[in-house]
Amino acid sequence: MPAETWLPASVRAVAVKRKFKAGESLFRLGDSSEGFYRVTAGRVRMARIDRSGHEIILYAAGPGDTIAEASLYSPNYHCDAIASTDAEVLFYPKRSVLAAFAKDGKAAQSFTAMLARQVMDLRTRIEQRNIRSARERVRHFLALNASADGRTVELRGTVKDLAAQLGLTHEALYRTLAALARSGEIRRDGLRITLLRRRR
Amino acid sequence: MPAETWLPASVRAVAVKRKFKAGESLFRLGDSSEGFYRVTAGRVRMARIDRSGHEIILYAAGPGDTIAEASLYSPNYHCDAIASTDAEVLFYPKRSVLAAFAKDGKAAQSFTAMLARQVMDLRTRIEQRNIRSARERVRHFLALNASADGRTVELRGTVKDLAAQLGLTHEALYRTLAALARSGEIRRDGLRITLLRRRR
DNA sequence: CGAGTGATTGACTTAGATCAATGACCGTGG
DNA sequence: CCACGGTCATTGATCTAAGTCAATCACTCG
Repeated sequence: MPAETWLPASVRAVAVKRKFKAGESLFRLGDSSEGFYRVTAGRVRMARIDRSGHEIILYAAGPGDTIAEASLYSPNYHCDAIASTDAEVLFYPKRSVLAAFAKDGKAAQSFTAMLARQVMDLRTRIEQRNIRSARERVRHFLALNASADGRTVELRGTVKDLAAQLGLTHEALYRTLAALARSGEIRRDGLRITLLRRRR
Repeated sequence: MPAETWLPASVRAVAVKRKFKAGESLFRLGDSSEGFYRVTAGRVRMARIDRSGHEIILYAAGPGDTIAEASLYSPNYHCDAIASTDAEVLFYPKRSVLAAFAKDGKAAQSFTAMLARQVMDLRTRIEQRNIRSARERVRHFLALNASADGRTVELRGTVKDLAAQLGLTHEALYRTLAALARSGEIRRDGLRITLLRRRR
């Protein structure tokens, strides 16, 4: 969930703002890759069309998400990127980015470090999804996102967003949270959750 | 699912083989980071202990998986790595790896590229998990893993492995596969699945 | 002042998890 | 060569947690 800190300044400097209307494509499978993007508003989906003409979604990106980083090292895009809603993105031209990397080893390194951290993060997201029980899933999330003292979790974004991240319906999440509160395991004050004792 | 092609030769050259018995730790949270690992046999879990003493798993790695890549850019490890079974790993000393990167720009670049690809892959894995229906999930997988001609999928590993990857119980997967076959959507010959017509 | 969205809770249904059992294969140790 | 233990493949029966549908209330934004 990191943010602007991701991209080194020298790379951020070369960004170009672009806008797309819902349905427009940022690029298509096979297009020669011009660079990667960062979504600043709206939604962009990465997808491919299978043999029977059905679209299969590879990734649905929202504000803050970066897409097509791998295109930096590939001559063309490997899927379509289509604005699902009106969207605004920052475009990072491959040329300039690679030049920045070549010029500034630190920049390249911090880009790599960012990717490594992201891999970690994604892996634990998947690990989280391996937990079947909604309650345990929420516990996993809370334990992982507890502040330094391990007693509170500050939710960023809406509860619905969190539900999506956890792979639960928002109703299920509300209920689970309510149940945890009822059983005295947590206390909720809006977006701040306080962890109390733990079961067993 | 990539493999040996991941690591550039100059990096692979500095690997050291190590063995751990079930329960032993490769490193602990806070240890100064010496490098990253690649599991060649057995299972290694990355975990943290929460305030109530419960272990929370960040990632369960198996043969072929790489762990702690991010440690290359951090002075110490951010979680524990513990062998869940007797395990064999390749250890890539940070020093040597970074030296190899400095010496050989191509190596650094291909490491970065590998991470970028992995990020992509993990994202679509999560996207897959966002699909609730087992049947649709399997369809998503099949569509994504169809060979060039889009007609066949060759499973690597056991069906159970696939079930784990898809976040389904193996029973559920067997049933779903059987149902798809029954409805004429696919044909199964052991590990080879042939896609036939598509519904709707 | 509606319209649109988040937060929340209730009622109902079902897909998938669980528990179980069976047969086919190994590998291996005697 | 064979019996035994272990794992995968597969299918049946059952049960429940979580999804789905629905309604309410509180806000916020032009």
